[in-house]
Amino acid sequence: MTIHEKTLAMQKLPLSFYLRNDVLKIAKELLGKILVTNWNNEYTSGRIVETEAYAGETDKASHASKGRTARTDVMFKEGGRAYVYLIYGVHQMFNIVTNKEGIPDAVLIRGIEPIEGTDIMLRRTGKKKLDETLTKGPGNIGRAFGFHTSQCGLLLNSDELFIADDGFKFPKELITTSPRIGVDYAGKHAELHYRFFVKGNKYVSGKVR
DNA sequence: GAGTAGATCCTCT
DNA sequence: GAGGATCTACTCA
Repeated sequence: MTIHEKTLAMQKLPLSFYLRNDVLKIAKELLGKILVTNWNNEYTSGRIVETEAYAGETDKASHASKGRTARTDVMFKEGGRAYVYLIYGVHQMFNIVTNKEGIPDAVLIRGIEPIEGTDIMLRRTGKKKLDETLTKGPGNIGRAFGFHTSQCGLLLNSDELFIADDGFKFPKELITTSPRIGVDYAGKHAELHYRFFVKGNKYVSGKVR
């Protein structure tokens, strides 16, 4: 069995996975899961090694703290959807909406270890060689996996976009938390340990704290 | 090796 | 009209 056949045979996470009300738990459980995009039959996959949780309207670091607007509307919808937005006019950021309708929880995917379709990722990013910068950091993931704001609102159980579980788990002692990156403006909320990552993994972004 | 500017556009005030 | 859940390249050392 090739790797490709294996990942095709993997279990998609059911939508019920995203509908639970504990976004921190979901963010942590996503570590080790496999993100798959399959736009126009260009199959790319990678293992998630870094996430950040954004918890509800009260979270000052979250876009949803400004209320339900045209942009944040999808965060308020039922979980299991993609929230893709443009930042700094340059980067497409991919988030997973969680929780039930009316509660704007989301998980930002910040670090991924590529598994399949690295040739496609290299073409999309314009990089020459395969190294950790390919899918390190949310902006790079957006490019490598071909995300675009037009994909905002897509359900995560389609054949174009889903997250799979192949049974792999990182050892518990390697799972670490830290404050979130790039949200210093959020005051007290910037100090919360809502970031989850795999210690020592080279696809984890940001500085070691 | 460290620090900083520029890219570039959508959303909300 | 300002600024952002970022990255890269370029400067200076």
